[in-house]
Amino acid sequence: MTQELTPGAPTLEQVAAAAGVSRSTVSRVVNNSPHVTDEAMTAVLDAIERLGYVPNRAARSLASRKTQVIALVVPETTAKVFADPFFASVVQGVALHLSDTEYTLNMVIASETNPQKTRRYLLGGNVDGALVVSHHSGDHSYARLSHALPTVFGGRPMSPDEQDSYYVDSDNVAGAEAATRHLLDIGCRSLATIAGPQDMPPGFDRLVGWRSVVRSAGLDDGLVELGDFTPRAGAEAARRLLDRGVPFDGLFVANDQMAVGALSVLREQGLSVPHDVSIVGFDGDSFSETSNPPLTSIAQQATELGATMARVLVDLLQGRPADRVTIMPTRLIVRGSTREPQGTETAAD
Amino acid sequence: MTQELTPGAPTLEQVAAAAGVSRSTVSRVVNNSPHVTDEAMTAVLDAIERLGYVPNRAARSLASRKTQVIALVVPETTAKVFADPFFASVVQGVALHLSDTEYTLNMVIASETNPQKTRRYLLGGNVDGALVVSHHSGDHSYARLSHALPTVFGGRPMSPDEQDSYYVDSDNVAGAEAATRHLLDIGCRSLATIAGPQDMPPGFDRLVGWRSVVRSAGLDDGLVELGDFTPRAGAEAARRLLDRGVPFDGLFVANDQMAVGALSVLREQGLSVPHDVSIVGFDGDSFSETSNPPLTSIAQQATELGATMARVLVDLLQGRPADRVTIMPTRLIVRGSTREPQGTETAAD
DNA sequence: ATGAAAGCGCTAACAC
DNA sequence: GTGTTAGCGCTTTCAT
Repeated sequence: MTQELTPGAPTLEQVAAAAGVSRSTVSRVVNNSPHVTDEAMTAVLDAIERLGYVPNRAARSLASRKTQVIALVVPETTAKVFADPFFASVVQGVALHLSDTEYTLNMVIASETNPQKTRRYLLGGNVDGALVVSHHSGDHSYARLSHALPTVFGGRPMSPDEQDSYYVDSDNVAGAEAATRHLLDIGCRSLATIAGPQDMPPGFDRLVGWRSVVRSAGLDDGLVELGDFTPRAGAEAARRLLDRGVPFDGLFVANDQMAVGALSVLREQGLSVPHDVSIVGFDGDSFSETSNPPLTSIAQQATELGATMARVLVDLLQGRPADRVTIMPTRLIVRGSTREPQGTETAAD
Repeated sequence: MTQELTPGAPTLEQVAAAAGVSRSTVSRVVNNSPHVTDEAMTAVLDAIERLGYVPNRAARSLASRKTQVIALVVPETTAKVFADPFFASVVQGVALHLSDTEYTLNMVIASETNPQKTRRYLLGGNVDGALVVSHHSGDHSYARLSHALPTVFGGRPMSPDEQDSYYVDSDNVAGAEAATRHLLDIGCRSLATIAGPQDMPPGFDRLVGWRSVVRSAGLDDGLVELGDFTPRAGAEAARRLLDRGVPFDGLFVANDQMAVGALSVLREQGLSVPHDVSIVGFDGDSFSETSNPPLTSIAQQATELGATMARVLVDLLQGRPADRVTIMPTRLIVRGSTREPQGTETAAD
């Protein structure tokens, strides 16, 4: 009954006093322990409400040896391309999902010049788990992390020896196949592609998908140029493709940003899209929506991917079973950069 | 020299033992207290290095009554437009700046259906301060927050009674004026604008800037249509502008996303950009870079704005003097959507 | 089912 | 300059 003026936040002890129970009981109620009588529970809940009690995270964390914090690790180079809509959506998905849990989101920019700093921070007991998103890269330099800290990656690992980590990825191969099949379906007879860096899983997988369909169709799979996923790289790759002198009427580009760059080069060279060349991009982001013409694209469920990463990690942290690998489906969105199916021609051969 | 197998993280006490000093001394070293002899300091630093000691945040926070956590509050509706490159850059700036400080970034999605939840969290002693970014809106529903928690806003408040809060904003009026002057400079004689919502400071201020220059030039300032900053709204506004039947040769659009939408409508109606109509956007983001033609735009220093918000808050938290208001300059980036100056014509009048 | 007591790892007076 | 001593607010055995 200590009559105190408490300017700061009320403590568990004060709630206990107000409810006429011990601190232990209050703690039990706060932590949903089943071993509390309804009366005690009601009294405590009431006191909590009246006093506006909010548990002190630091104290709780110190005593329980859990932080209730999840780190979202963003490699610095990724941070520079933070404006990548796909990436932003993933972060959004993570944040939204976590806001429904007891976990707090701690965004960490991983300094590339001083990776130890990040490692120490993550391993220093500051967080309960980590989410690593490395944009388009397959950067699993934090792979070893997962042996010491529950970790879920966005995107599959590049090297097979990291296959034991948890990750969530889009079905890049299937997406690329769908894109390529669409080009075939609308009557394209000579296909080219602008692929991503081959040391990054999305770059690699999307090329695999394109190639697989092109070969199955008995077509030449040599019209390949690479780019680093930026609009500029897309433009340059398109120029190189054109310079080869081999005509093509269907182009699959590994992401929308490069597709936009390629689009402008094609037009600049007097080629009409989709009349002369049909283009399919990948991501289904704002770049594809606002380009002229709007891009037909393979949409990734970016927000859902982020939310799934968060869910998997939370499951892991709470001892629930979780899938090591989750593959998210993609879907084809047909817009103006691919022409209408040329039924007769296709039927003719 | 206590030979212990410590599976968990080493504690300050262990460092003290290893260095042959008291815990206080270790604490002083860790907290950069000047009252430590060089020898003691060296011994401690050495022990810390050897043991790989990392201070426990929870314990530190509990004892010091500081969390070293800064919340980045993102209203839910903003989260939906998370892919806005401007917004993403601001977040990036915040994160980058904070990674150089002792503060940790806690991203909070403010539920709009349950604002109390966020309030309680922020006021519950979980964070030392808050950064509120509400995208293009002037949403200072958290204004009252600043009386109880150090808070810095991104963007100026809409209502004058909130003028006592700390905020960082771009110079929207000056930016809009520069954009409009540029249109005049290249010889435009009839100006129109697609403005943003007038209940949002950026929407309001940019219209003010446009109007001020148009009037000074003795031109009609009636060609105004509003949009909500999305590409679609830009397209619709452009259509309404055209429907008025009043010809214009210069168009200022309050942001790049709307400008891209307007651009496509203009072309669709057979108007050539920049030959028939010159367009200037605002933001200088990826939308302006990858559109066709690329947009002349007023670039905001989004990353710097975010970094500045973080810096101001940290100053505030550390008792250093900080400016209540910081206005960031903008700059004109001339690209393909505005035509070359028509020197003779301009000189003629 | 509930309470008492012992810390979790650190900081912050206060002595020396 | 350095060590000693109390806690910070909570969880968690262990009794009862």
